[in-house]
Amino acid sequence: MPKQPATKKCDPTPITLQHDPTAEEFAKLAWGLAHPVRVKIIRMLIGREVCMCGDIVDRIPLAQSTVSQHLKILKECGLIQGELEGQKMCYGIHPQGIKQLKKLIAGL
Amino acid sequence: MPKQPATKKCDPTPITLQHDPTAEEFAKLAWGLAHPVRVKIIRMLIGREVCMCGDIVDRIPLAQSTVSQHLKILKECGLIQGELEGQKMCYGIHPQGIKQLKKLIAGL
DNA sequence: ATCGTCTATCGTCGTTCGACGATGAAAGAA
DNA sequence: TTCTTTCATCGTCGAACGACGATAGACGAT
Repeated sequence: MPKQPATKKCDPTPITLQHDPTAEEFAKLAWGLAHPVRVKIIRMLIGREVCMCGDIVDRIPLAQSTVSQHLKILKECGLIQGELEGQKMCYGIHPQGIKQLKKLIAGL
Repeated sequence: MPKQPATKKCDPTPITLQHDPTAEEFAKLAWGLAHPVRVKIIRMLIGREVCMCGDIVDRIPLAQSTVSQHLKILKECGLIQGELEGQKMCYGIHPQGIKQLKKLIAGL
């Protein structure tokens, strides 16, 4: 997640809101897709190609720990969700997050 | 721009394309909006609130060099374009970039 | 109880981001 | 010419990213 703007500079009450929750949320969601691997993961999940974490790891030529990290980021962004399916982790799209992202982009 | 996945690991021909130009492009565009300040700038430009670089700088409580850097990133992502208007820089949306981003997001 | 599988997390390392001040280049004004 | 304005770029610095291997925890199978 990109850290917030850090308004250190003395801000002379600029015209725009300096704490724009919409911009923050927007950036957070966009951040989830700001890496090719995460784009691939999202598309996999949307296509329902896969679900189990292992399947994702198998299809991405990166270390398991790295993939797990990307999954964590996607979860934090609210784009995916995961639940324990037996002993394996089953990931899927977080519909609200995707919907919100589409809404924000479409509203540009 | 997030650097590409760096497929160092010996990739045993995974199922997914390891060089997915669409994912790269998608990530590049999303990266432009992965920071609250850049979201604000884009929205300013779309709303035609401003155009001149100075106007943008005035509305963002950050140093001029920092704003200029964000503008550079947005230009590199293909989301905005800038042309010299007299002695001032006039920024505006890059319609194709925005269109492409909307298309990719909508196609999720 | 022991082994193997499946994930998440930790620690590390190099690179990039994001912020700043300072400087530089270009063009109009004095 | 000499300021002043406007914007981009440079150099720096701390923090976060992105990658990895190693490890730990949970569970089923043997």
